[in-house]
Amino acid sequence: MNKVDHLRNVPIFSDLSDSDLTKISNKMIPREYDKGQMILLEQSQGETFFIITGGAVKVTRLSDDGREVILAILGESDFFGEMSLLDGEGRSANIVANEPAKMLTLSRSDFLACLEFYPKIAIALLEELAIRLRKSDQQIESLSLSDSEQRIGITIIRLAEELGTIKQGHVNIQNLPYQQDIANMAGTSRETVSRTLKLLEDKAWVKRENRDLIIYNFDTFRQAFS
Amino acid sequence: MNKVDHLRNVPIFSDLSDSDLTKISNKMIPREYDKGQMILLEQSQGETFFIITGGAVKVTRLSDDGREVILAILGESDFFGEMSLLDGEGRSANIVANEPAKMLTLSRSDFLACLEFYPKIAIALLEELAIRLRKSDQQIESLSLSDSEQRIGITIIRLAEELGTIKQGHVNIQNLPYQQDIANMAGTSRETVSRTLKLLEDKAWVKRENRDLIIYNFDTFRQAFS
DNA sequence: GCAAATCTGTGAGATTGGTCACAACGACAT
DNA sequence: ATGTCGTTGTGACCAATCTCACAGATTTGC
Repeated sequence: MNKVDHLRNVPIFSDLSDSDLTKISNKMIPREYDKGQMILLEQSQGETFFIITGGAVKVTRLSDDGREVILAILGESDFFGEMSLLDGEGRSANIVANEPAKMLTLSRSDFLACLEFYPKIAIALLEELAIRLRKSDQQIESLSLSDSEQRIGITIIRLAEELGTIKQGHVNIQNLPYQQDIANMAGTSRETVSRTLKLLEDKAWVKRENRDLIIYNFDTFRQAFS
Repeated sequence: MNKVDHLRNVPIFSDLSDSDLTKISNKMIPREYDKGQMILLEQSQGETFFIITGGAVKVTRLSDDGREVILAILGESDFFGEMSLLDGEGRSANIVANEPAKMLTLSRSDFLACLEFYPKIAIALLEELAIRLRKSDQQIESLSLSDSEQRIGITIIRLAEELGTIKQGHVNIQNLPYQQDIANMAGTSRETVSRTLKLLEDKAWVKRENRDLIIYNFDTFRQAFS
C-alpha cells in the first residue's frame, strides 16, 4: 500500500482528491518504531503530526510515582500529535509503540498549511476532535460513577470497537492487551482485572482462548455495561 | 454591552473584524434562562450553538439512578452546543443554568456556514477543542490516579481558574458552589468534600468566609495538587 | 530449547472512602 | 421570632478494591 492509499483511509483526508492527497503525501516522511519505543515524550515540544500506517500505539500519562493512565490505544489510520500543534501548548501525553509500528509524519508548518489551504480538513478534524471529546466525557462519567466491574466492561467495549473483528457471529479481540494495560485504561488494579475477567468468563459473557478474547453477544454485553 | 461586544470577547471570534462580527451577530438570537432551568437535554438533537453573555451553566451527565457528574462549569464568553453540530451525534450532556443566565444563540445552519465562510473561526475552534480535550485528559488522569483529597484540590483549582478573583494577594472564589456540586465535579461524595474542606482549612491552605473560599497561596496550593 | 523475564491467578489483610443517620446551621417567608 | 427547607458537619459502620505476597503460566531472548 502506498502513501496515498494510506491517507485515503484517514477520516480527515477522505474528502480530498487524489491529486491533493499526492501533494500532501509528498510532504510526509515515513518512520518506523520498535515495540516499546517511546515516540513522543510528555513535556517535549509538539512539532510533528503522525498518521499510523501499521501497528498500534498507546497514549499515556504518567504520574510522578510511575503509575500510568492509558488514554487511548490507536491503530492503523488513526492519527495523533495534532493537539499541541493546534493550541501551542507542550504535549500532554506520551506515545509509546505497543507493537512494531509504522507512521507517516508531517511537520508543524506543513500541517498548519494544510489546514489553511484545505478547509475541508479543518472541518473534518473538528469532527474528529468532537468525537474524541465525547469519548473522554464518557470516560470521565464511568470513572466517576461506575464500579470496577463496569469500568472493565466498558474498557473491553472500547477495545472491541478499536481492535475487534467479527468471527462466527462473535466479536473477537485478537491479542488482548496485557491485564496491566487494561487496568491502566479502566482506572483499576491489575489484580482486579484478573478477577473480573474470570468473573465475566464464569458468567459466560466472554471466553478467553490463547491471547484472544471472544465476546459472545456484543449487543447484550454492551447493554450490560453502558 | 451589545451583541458585537460580547462576541469580541469570545476566543473563537476574536480574530474577526467588526463588520464580520456585526453580520454574525445579526443572525444570533438572545435568550434568557432562570436558575436551575434545563437549557439542553441529553438525547435531544443538537441544533443550536450557544454563547454565554451572562451568568453560568453546568455541563452534566446523569446516570440512570440519578447520580450526576459535572463535566464543566461555564461562564461569560464561554460557548457550548458545538459538539453535536460538528459530529452529528445527539447531545452527550445536559446543560443547566446554575444561576440566571443570558445567551446568544446561532442556528445549526448559520453556525456551519460561519465555519465554511470564515476559516479562521474553524481554526480557532480547533484550538479551543484541543484545550478542552487536554483538560478532559487531565481529569481522567486525576480520577484514575489521585485520592479524594487530591481530586478535591484539583477541583478547587479548576473553580479558582474559572471563577476566582484576586483579593489582597490571595485567590478568592466567590460564592463557592455547593459541596454536592464540588463532589460531582471531583467524583466523590458530599461528605468527603465536607471533611476535606475542613482538613484543608486546618492545614491553613484555605479559609472559608461566608460563601467564599480564600486560597492563601495559589502557587503553593497548585503545586501541592498537580 | 532453555533460562530469564514477564505476565497471570489467587488468597489474606489493610484502607479508603461510600453510605447512613442525625444534629447543627443559615436563609428566608410567614 | 418561629418554622421550614436546603445545606453542612460528623460519627460509625461497611463494602469495594488496593496492596502485598507468592505460585504458576506464558512469552521472550539468546
